[in-house]
Amino acid sequence: MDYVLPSGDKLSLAHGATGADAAAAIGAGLARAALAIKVDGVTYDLSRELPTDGEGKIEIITEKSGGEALELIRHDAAHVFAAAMLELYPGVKISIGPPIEHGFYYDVEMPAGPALSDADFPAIEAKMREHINADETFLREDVSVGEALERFVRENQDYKVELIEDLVKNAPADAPVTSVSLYTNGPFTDLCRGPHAPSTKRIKAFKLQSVAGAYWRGDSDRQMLTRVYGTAFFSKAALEEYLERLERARANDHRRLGPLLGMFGFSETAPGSAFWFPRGAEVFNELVRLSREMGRPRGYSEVKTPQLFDSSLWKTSGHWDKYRDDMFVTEAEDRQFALKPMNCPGHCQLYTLQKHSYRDLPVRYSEPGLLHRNEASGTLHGLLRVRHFAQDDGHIFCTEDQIQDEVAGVLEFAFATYKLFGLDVKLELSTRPDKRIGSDEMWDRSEAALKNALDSHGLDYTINEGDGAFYGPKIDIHMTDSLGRSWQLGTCQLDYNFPERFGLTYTGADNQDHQPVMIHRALMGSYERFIGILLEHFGGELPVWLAPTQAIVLPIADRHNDFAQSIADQLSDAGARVESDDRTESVSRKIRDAELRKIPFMLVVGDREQASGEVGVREHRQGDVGSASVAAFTERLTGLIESRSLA
RNA sequence: GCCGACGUAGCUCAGCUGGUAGAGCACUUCACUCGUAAUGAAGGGGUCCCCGGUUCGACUCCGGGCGUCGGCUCCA
Repeated sequence: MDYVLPSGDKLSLAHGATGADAAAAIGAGLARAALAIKVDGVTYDLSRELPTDGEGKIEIITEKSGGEALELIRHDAAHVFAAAMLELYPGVKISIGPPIEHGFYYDVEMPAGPALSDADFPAIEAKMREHINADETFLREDVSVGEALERFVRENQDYKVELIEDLVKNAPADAPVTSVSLYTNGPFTDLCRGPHAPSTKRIKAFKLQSVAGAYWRGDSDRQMLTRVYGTAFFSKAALEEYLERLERARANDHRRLGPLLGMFGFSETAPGSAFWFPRGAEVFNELVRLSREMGRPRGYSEVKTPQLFDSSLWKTSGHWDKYRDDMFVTEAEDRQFALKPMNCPGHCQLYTLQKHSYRDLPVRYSEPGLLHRNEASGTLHGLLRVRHFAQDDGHIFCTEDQIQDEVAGVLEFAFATYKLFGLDVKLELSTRPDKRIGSDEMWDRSEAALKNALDSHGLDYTINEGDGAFYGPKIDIHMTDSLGRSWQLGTCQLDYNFPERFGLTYTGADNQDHQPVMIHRALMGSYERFIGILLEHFGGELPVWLAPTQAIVLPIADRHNDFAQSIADQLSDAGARVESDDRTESVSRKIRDAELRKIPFMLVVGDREQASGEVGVREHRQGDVGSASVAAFTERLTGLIESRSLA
């Protein structure tokens, strides 16, 4: 049959030819470099017979193919890891070991005895190296389900047995699963879909990185397995570069930057809750101010609602049933109260305290409310996952006709906000979860409305099945931290449930009561998480308007301290966050300290400046940019602040 | 919450097979008064996370808590 190469050239191969034959037919060098072959977008082992039923577009995968090639050897490395584990820990049960974005993992159940720790890595790596040096061929064979089951039952590999049984059970009726593929390298055989590189020798550099627990099948009600993460590359240099990049990313960790910039800290006396120092609190408030300024012209009015509510409110909202584990509950005078984990029930209650006409709608409430959520201890993570936080929260009460416009308005508001920070975001539509309130019909309507809003704006999004809030579906807005972990920031949730449960009404033009629809929305999400993400995004070099200290005056000698202070005062009066470094230290020292604190502007003042009334301006990372009059510099600084410039 | 690791001065970290602690930076004082990334010297500072246990004696060993870190589950 004729195949087509990426160049467009044709390649004729005999029936039954393999990927290796194809590579050899193209060239001897390529045959040596080949790892796998892609036919019509599907990757095959080199040893497999090429399919003859498609268009026949083929591409040989080599080291140079990038991610796909790395995926192959990382998957190979996972097999080599499992092989090493079986030899070193007899009785270990292996489950799954896929390649992932930057490496691979393998989940195993350790035999009774001491737990696996990273101290065991050197021995495992040594054993893995033996398999790699032995240049073991990956041999694929297709066997019947019965034969495979018999094999894994005999080997006591329960997880493999379960995987095969599920494969059979979940197969569509018109394509029943009767056989599965096994891959063998050296003494080790694994149930695996493939594909793999030709042999273990293609793994040129690898490293085991960490151990963690992971639930079998991601289900917290099932067995906790031991997961080992590792990675593999085509060269030692590439591996080292990757490890160095990880190390550098740590420098942008907000948990390191926050204390360095004098913004916040943590204490064991309040796990999962940040303590904000003055400069950090100012940055925080700057963002609250932003939210207010942007919300006002968009029709939001700020409200204030209580922290602590009687349990009856949470019973009405459904939190008592669906969310209680995450709430801090307390008692007084034989009544049960709970701290609010969300603002919505309070806003609903607020809504009911007044009578509403259709003429008032939409009503848009905002509140940077303080929330408490009793998050599981193991999930806390710096500012990105805390127990005490404030959201840039808002709730819109509107008629059904207004939904499209309101959701569009929320999206516009969100993108206008992110633009200020130059953030790239990822949208997700999260649909009905198992644990929910409300009828399926309500959920159908809500999901359709959100999907419609996204589609009509031509926005890209992925669907996150089952991840909606218990009261409604949501559009979630995600960003990644310095290590590439994804965090949810903004959200826009459509809700028919709370209005019904709280009996919300408005009087229509027909003088009858009608039920409004509610939209829950947060754009930055929580201020805490948003600040954490911003710090990592900017590597601590926040835009001038957000920098905890925007300028620092550096007197050259002690006799310039008063002059320096007067400049700091002038800038401070103009609305900037300024300090004066009057320590008895050398200028070099003051500059070094200010640079390390990533302060955008350093103003050096000595005899010359004192005589001329100027300041010597030094910009963070740029160095000396020449002198300027105090007035000119003040104008420049306040300009940057007021315009919220990204520069 | 679950799995693993870790927890020594404000910070970053040493501390040998159990004999009650040490460095650098920071801080204080003194001298120097300095022109674009660390001036020098002296000094202060620690219930070695907490509670039990073993021991003549525990920072060190054992048990239980708490917290942090990396994951899992969950989530803004």
